[in-house]
Amino acid sequence: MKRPTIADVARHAGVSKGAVSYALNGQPGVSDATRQRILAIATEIGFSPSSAARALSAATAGAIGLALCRPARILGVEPFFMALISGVEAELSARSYALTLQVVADHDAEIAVYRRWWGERRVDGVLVCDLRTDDRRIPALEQLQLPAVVIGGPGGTGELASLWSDDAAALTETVEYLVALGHRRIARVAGLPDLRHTEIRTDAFTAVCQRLGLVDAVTVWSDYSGEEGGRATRRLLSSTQRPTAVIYDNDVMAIAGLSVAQEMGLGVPTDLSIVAWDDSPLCRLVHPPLTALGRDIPAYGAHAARQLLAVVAGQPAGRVQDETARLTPRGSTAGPRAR
Amino acid sequence: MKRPTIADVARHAGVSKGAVSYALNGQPGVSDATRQRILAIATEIGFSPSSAARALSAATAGAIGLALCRPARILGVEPFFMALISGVEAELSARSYALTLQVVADHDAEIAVYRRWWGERRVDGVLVCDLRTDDRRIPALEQLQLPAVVIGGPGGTGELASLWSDDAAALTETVEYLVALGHRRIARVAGLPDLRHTEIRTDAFTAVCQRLGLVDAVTVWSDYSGEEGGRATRRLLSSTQRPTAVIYDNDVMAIAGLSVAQEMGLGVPTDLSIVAWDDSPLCRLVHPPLTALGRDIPAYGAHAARQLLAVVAGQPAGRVQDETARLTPRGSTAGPRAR
DNA sequence: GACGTGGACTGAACCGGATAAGCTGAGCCA
DNA sequence: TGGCTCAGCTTATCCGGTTCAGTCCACGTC
Repeated sequence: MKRPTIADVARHAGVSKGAVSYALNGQPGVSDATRQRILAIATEIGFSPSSAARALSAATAGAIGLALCRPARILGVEPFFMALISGVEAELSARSYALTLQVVADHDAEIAVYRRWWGERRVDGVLVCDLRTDDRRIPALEQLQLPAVVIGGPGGTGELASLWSDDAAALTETVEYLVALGHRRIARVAGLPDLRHTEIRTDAFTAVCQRLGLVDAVTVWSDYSGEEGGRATRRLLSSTQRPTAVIYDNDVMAIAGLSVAQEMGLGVPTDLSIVAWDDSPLCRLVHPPLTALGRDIPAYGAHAARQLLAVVAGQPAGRVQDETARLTPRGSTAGPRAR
Repeated sequence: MKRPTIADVARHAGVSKGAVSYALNGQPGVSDATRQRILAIATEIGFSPSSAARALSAATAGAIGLALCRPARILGVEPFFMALISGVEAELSARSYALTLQVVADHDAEIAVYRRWWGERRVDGVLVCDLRTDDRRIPALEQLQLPAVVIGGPGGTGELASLWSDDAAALTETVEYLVALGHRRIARVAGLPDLRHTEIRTDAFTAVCQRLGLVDAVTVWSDYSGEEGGRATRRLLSSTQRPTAVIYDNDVMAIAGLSVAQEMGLGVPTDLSIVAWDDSPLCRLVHPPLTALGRDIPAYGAHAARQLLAVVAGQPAGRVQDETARLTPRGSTAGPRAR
């Protein structure tokens, strides 16, 4: 089956290639009658323009890139990325853009991928995830002048456009909620320490605990994996002054923490309250269901994609604030047992 | 920052575009000395060939496509796809191929995407997931003559290449294991009924239960989501002759089932044994850790990608059998309590 | 009736590579 | 010395779109 080209459409319609191009792209230069005729013929013979040819002449790839730099082990478990990708995709496919995905080992590899994509003109822009403190990808992208939207912040995004959510506010609200329930010894199992949003959450945690006079507040670091989350929980619960509530930086670690507590004979929420960040369906699967900080991740992805397309179209890079995560109380939080 | 083209390299090297092309692609036609000089200059000025131009003249896109047709809700939770994608990606990027991803609503939309990709020459081939019985995508792809590898089977893949795993054998082994532990009333919570592998597993389940004389064996259908898995479990455990062991078609439903059992006051594994299909880290997170049927999903994806690239290169479409899932016994299975 | 105007369309150049065909000079042999 | 071969290059064409500079013709105007 031969793929129809613009020349085939032109021949059928008895016009030149140029006329077909004008007609299909909604440009002036053809009469309405001719345009309709050309459009009808194009659909009839099943013509869709070669993305390569269009990319070559119009200097636009019709695709945006997403490089993920977490190891497969973690990538697979966390629902966050799949939810994000499905949102990105929904927005892109509505505008006939493709999504090019690449899994990379580290930031050096990721920068190399950006450089290659740029040279190959394979993508019109990129979405940057997992912003770190002093992120080397930012100056690299600025130098390439490759349109980009950083998912993360605020701060540390250089001159690039960014989309961020107020994690500090969400964390503060959570701590205040736990304190209102009567908790005084609150711990936090954080994600990778060099991620920007971990830093933001840590600062907010320190600040609100200080303000509320929670002297026993403690943050331990983990890597978002269940194993590490469980280990961290075991450490916390084995200490003499064990916390009565733990906030986890993702849902997977929270579920691991729940298992550890149950394994150690502690009741949830009677002996320990648990709050998960990232409210995925997983949080509702376990027993008790987890109180969680959630927001619409597919929408987040869609907004990021829309913003990136705007930047690609030449609009100035802005810093957009997305919705703040909301706390959904479920069965894993309650007041601490009087002791 | 201007992107270097092949003409820039040629100018720097003092040769023609053609010579540069020969040198970079390892073709004969240039001396070794000139080739080395051209290669050095190309790396020096950071040249990478425009994917569009290459696609246009070489009639190859340098990308393969993957359309996922599960709703975002399910897609996000199941670790399977992310693991698969990371494996596909590893294989593709090693050969400088890109992965183009698209999330679609249903098979009609998916076929439309294939048709568009084919017309746009955007991908050189596609990976097909979630094979159904009488899958309309198969004849559509055959008609387009778009290179494809179907992940699934055996059977129902038409003339297309396929990669499959012997689910029947894995299920049979699992049932035999449970029977050896002393179970006689075994239930199965299946995934979507029109998926080909669900059908294969169901047939195998029926066959082995008949062979072993398990008259109470029952299969209930679900949709892979935790909600449905939990609901199905609740139904099963509420029946007068409730099963002593349940096999779940994925890990998410198994975890939901575990929660339901615990919620209903049943001990796992004392009152109920649970086996999960798909052994993701989630299975080790919960308490007790789940006995699971697992295999190396990233490797599965990598094999599929390699096979697809072979088909794209013109090799005949084969039906390749991948490794069979292995049962990893953990804390969620034991002999039934004597009653 | 000459002239200007603008809508509708054509022809050709161009994007950046791959590649077939043509050219050139060195080396070899009769 | 002329003719032949062949490595090593250049030139030109093509892929399938977009776009710019024209061409042509109908129409209105003075």
